[in-house]
Amino acid sequence: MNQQSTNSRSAYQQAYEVIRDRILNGDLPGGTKIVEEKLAAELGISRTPIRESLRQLNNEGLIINKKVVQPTEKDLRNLFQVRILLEGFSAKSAAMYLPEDDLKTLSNCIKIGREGTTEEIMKANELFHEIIVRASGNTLMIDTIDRMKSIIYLFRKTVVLYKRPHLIDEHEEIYEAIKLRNGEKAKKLMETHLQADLDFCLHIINSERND
Amino acid sequence: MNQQSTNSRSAYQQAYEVIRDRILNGDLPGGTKIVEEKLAAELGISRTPIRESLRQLNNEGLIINKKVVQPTEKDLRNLFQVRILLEGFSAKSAAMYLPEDDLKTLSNCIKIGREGTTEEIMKANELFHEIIVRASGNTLMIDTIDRMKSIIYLFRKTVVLYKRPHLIDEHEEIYEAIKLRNGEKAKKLMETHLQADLDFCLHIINSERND
DNA sequence: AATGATAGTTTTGTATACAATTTTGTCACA
DNA sequence: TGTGACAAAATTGTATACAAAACTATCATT
Repeated sequence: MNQQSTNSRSAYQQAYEVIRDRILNGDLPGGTKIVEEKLAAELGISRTPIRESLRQLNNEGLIINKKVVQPTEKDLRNLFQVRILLEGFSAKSAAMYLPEDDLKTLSNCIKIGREGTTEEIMKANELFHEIIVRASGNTLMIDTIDRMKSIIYLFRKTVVLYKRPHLIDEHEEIYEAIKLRNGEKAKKLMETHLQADLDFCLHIINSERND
Repeated sequence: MNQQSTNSRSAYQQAYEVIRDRILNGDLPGGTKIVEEKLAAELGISRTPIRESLRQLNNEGLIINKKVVQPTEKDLRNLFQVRILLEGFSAKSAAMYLPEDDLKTLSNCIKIGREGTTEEIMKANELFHEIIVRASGNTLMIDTIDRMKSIIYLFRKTVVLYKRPHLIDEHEEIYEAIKLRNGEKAKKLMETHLQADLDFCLHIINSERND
């Protein structure tokens, strides 16, 4: 159908994207043994590009020991701990440096969060965080958080984070603090916001466990 | 000579280690074009394992666009910014949780820092930070810092950080704060310590620039 | 001298073959 | 029933060949 999606990019890149998506959407669930030849046959390419894509996925932590990763509760805590540090700092930076345009966009994200469809809300919430992280002006920080997104996504699939009560209210508070250029407050609010996200995640996971 | 170093590990792993070391010790200086076949010939193996090792080095940021990375001053600042956040947190954790044995080891690092040979001092200083980072109990944090070490090393080569005045005194202050279980103080001291490291690095780099 | 077309060269991407290793299954024996 | 030895099968690691692409150099034309 779409030439772009099957032909133009290199086989390695295609393989990387397909396998990554399969892991993220649960098509390849956690713990699944990864077999090069099997994937090669499925994607209709040879093992060589498959191997390279697997090495990449290894580096990003989506594959460990030839198995699809199965992040634990501890992993989730660790991840949010790092996020709290990096995004807390970013929120402070945003209060100091975020240009007016981006403020507008933040405000719009909140609006969509209140009025949009499920799909739109998820996108807007992600964008909200992304804008703030970019305000850090630190590419290493941006990349580090990017790298963690896959694992977060893996949890979010089951948790449906966008439905958490007060989530948008908290975004709005953060936005207000940034708008008032109150860095310390923005940082604190971001920290509690992420902590609440984590607690919500953990709560859902643990209640699911007793089914 | 040493069978272990040439035979037992896989060709891919050998290649990874050799190329990585060559970059770190300046044998492959920043900006060098990386050519697969050339490396394969030099290491006496085929291109296949070379390619995989290069993908790995790409992921770690030591190779960018088939060239050896040449980190900028901005990169250095970014890196230390992240370190300050993560190691500051780690120092606080260490004050809360570090067991007595590790405290002893920290103290010993300081002793070596005062009395050891250059080589020993460098090792001891690295160990000092490593013990504290491990005290975070957060494997993601540990890995993230690990990943940054190569680039730091790349700078340290020219900067000879171990000779910075007060470095060991600052370590000692941090150690004392941890020993007294004063988390906030340990965190603050670690932050200023790393900031001083960064400033020293930048100073050296900029004075070298005017040669 | 500047441009740009084109042949030649280098380098990368992919497929394939085979060797080495790991895993799996089977069966004899205690 | 359990265990461990071994063969068979599956999987991974590495080398090699060739095709595709990116890069260089040369030279004709303006």
